[in-house]
Amino acid sequence: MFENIDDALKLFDEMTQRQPLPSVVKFNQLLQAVTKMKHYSCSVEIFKQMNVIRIPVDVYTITIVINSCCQMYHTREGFAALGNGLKHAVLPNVWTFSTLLNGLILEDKIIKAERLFKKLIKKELFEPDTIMYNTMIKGLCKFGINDTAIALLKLMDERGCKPDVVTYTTIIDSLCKVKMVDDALKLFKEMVFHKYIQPNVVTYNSLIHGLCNLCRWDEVSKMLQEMKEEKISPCVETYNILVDALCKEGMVEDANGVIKLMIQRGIDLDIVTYTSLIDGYCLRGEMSKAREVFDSVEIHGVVPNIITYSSLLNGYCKNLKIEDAMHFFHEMIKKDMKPDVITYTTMLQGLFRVGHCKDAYDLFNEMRAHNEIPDGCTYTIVLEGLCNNNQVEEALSLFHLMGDNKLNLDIVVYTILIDGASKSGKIDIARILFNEVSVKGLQLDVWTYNVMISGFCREGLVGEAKKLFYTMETNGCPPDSVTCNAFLQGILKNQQHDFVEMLLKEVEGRGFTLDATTVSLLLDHIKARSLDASLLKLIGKLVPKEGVDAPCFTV
DNA sequence: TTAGGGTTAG
Repeated sequence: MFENIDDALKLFDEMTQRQPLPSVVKFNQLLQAVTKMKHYSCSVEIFKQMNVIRIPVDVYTITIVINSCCQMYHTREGFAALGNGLKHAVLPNVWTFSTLLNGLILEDKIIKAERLFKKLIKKELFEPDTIMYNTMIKGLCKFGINDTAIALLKLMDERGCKPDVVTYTTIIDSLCKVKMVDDALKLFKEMVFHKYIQPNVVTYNSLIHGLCNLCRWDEVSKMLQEMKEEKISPCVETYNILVDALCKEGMVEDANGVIKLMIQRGIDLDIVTYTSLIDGYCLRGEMSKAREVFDSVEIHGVVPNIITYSSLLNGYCKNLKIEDAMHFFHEMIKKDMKPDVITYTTMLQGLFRVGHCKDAYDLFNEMRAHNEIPDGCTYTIVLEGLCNNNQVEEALSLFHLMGDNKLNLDIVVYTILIDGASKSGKIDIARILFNEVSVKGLQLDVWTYNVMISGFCREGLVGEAKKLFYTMETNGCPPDSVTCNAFLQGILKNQQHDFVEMLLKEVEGRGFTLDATTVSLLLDHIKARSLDASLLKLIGKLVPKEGVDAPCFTV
């Protein structure tokens, strides 16, 4: 409708001068056009101006403005607009409240959304329609409350409000995101065969994404075939899901094959396509290829965003090219992109990896100065970075400085500190932290045990390690392959050969395998005759066999 | 003659 926002504002000015004034519909159309251009604050300004010069508004006007407020995460202002409408005798309807409900959900105010939804049902002002139910279901799904979402799906059906493809797709997608793809497929079948609702490309995208995440490639192929039979064309999102899945599996050539298909079929690559590809090359350590793609993005008329930059930074950091990472970090700032928590965390990890602790710590402070609040991941990386760079004391003091917040109650954080303390010879501190875990009401996990057992073995405290090993099962945390390998290595290094055979049988009984380090250590001890050669037969059985399932599908 | 909901990348 408009080339740019100025044209819209010019038209608004002109409309306000006309005698007689254009109808409210004309103003609503203008307001909606501005909103569709995502100039939400402009839309709100126009509405305020309309009020000042007393241009009449109706429920459409109010709903459009509420939507603008909600899209800016200012739902409170949306409610104010609702009040403003009431003052002018504009009665809200199911559209108005769906919009407000959506706003609350955008801001993660699920309790408030639920309360509003229940109030609306109770007051019986109007019966919620499919879209209002869908909005509420989306909110529940966003918080992983899938059971209630499914219950609401059943309820709406009972109350005579027909669910549609969006209702089902919302829940299917949510189930796929928590890897419950089989439940999602069940719901998909219910939708198609019992409710006779046709799936669309979005439904397929959600399922394909879920299947890709579980590496269920055969079923991905089947879904793509099914789409073809149903004459549902894959869209850019469908291709992007495949490109990303292939890149994450390291199959960048195949991802490029999909991209070639996209171009053949006239599908425009977008920034998501390029970002996945960059990430794929980074993952394989092919940084010059990643860089090549990055440089080509703008040539193709696509603008890199903060995620694209973060992917590239992550690639440079993981491949220990911190200078390059720094260069692009500064470049993105120069281009007026504000690094977010993930960007900072990526850089911090890179700096710690190459041992630039001071730079890392400065950046950590810089991030807080820019009001980017470190999350659990950031703290984990900083603590781990300090521990790995022989600064366990600093890590411990930061940990205590964090106080008794959620992070201090994170088993991952504890495990890092226990590992750090024991690796720097502070086994007593490690032991104290280990005991603190249960006191704080946290559940010890297998990784924590593994770290502590390795720590004890490193200090020659095989007795303590053994005691811990045998309490794992009863504490509801049975040893895994890593525990057994770590413990075996500890036993061998401490020349406690009597346990070796028993432990190998344990490995066999639990269906685990030996890792390369353990095998070579075992062989060394057999060569040195400190272990009996008769163990070789058992060891041979415990060496892992190769076998991979690679994706292969035709789009 | 105008308003609300579901899918992809760090």
